[in-house]
Amino acid sequence: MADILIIEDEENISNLIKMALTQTGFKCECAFDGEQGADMIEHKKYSLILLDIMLPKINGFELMEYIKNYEIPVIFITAKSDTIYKVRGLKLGADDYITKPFDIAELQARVEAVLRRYNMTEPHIKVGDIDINTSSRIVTKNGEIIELTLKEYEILLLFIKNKNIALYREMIYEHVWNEPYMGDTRTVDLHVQRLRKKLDLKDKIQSVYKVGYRYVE
Amino acid sequence: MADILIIEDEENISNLIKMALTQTGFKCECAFDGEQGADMIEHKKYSLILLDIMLPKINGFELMEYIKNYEIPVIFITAKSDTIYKVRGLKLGADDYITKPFDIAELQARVEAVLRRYNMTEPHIKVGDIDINTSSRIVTKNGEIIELTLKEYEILLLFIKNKNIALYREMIYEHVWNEPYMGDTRTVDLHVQRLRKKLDLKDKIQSVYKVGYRYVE
DNA sequence: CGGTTTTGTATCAAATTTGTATCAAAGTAA
DNA sequence: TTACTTTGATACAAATTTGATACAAAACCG
Repeated sequence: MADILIIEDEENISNLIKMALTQTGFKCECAFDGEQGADMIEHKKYSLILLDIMLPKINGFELMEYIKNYEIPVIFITAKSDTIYKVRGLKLGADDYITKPFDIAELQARVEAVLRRYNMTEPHIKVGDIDINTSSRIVTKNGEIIELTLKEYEILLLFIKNKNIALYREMIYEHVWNEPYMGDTRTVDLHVQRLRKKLDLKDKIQSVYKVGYRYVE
Repeated sequence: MADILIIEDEENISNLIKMALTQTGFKCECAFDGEQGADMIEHKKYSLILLDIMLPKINGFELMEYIKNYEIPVIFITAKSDTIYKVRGLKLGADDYITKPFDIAELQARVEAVLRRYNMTEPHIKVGDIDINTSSRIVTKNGEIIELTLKEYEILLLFIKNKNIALYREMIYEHVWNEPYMGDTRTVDLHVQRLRKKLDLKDKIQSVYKVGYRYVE
């Protein structure tokens, strides 16, 4: 089950949240100031962070900037019902916010919603500016959809799963075509060329003389 | 969709609520004092009532006693953030309360939460301008009923439950027909075509070459 | 039963993908 | 450098896949 980090200085609120979420089946840990929070994030991979804005040492917004590097979903906790704070939090990349005093059921619901949203996000593979959504089979480059044929798509996937490894033509062929390689065909080359062209990968897909190809970086 | 009755004497607040909820897809009607509210409740079955406490003629608490007989969920609206009022309201059988000034998104969320709790929300699935009522199996597009055959309906449901996922023909067939896919049939294609035509989904149902189909957005 | 609706096959046209051929360019080894 | 091999680029033809339509079989319904 998901591990949740609660960063909140008011201990009674912190405990309340912990109780509510533990009851729902989440594992919770608490930090009581921004510094401690940052420390804990560094040492353990959490599924979600509940982050108070008014915190000692490092405040929630500052900590948010730091958390962004970890790609962990965040729900802001704020005593201010002031919309400006909410907007600012959401702009910073928070996934939701909740204002004190809050409804326990609501908190539970929001935590679950955010986690669902995150797990639901289709398995994305990101490499540089290329993004492969393996469930929709949509490939984008800088957000723009690039139409790939079946073979191209599968070759791309093979490359990206084997970054920085020189792949033999034989290997590529047998993996993508699912049939033995009878040697001496230019088929693989052609598809690799098309892939390079469509995704502008002249540099990243290197040809390895007499061997095959290699996707670098 | 759910009918909501807003009983609130301040017309600008009333309108704000109405706008917010209409936008979310609810039908709203307004009463401006307790007497009018009671009258409307008597003449129509509402799914939910938003009830202000401070009302002319009959106040919210008194009206609450009356509403109890109708088993309609109630959310209190109160200017007083005073806990005593909240407790009193909830004890009377309100399902939730919200204090003025409130956040529109919060109001929408609470209304939906309460309706969900009461299972008042009919099993609707909405996607774009298409609305599927899974209990009546009625499909509408922009409010207009579209007659779908069984297979079409089930394929549509499959698509909509798997938005943005490329579905293999095999998968579609086995899910809808409940029997193994022996390959090499155009059956699925044909039904998908018919679905596209009836619901004008040429763009949204995309064919994934050599794979199957994908419903986008 | 008879008529209607739904469902599936067949057929053909259009679109897309895939693979071969060809030639130019680049790489390798002696 | 030279001779040779390998790869890049392009064009084009073959093969495959999908869209569209018509029509027959099957199911449905009074």
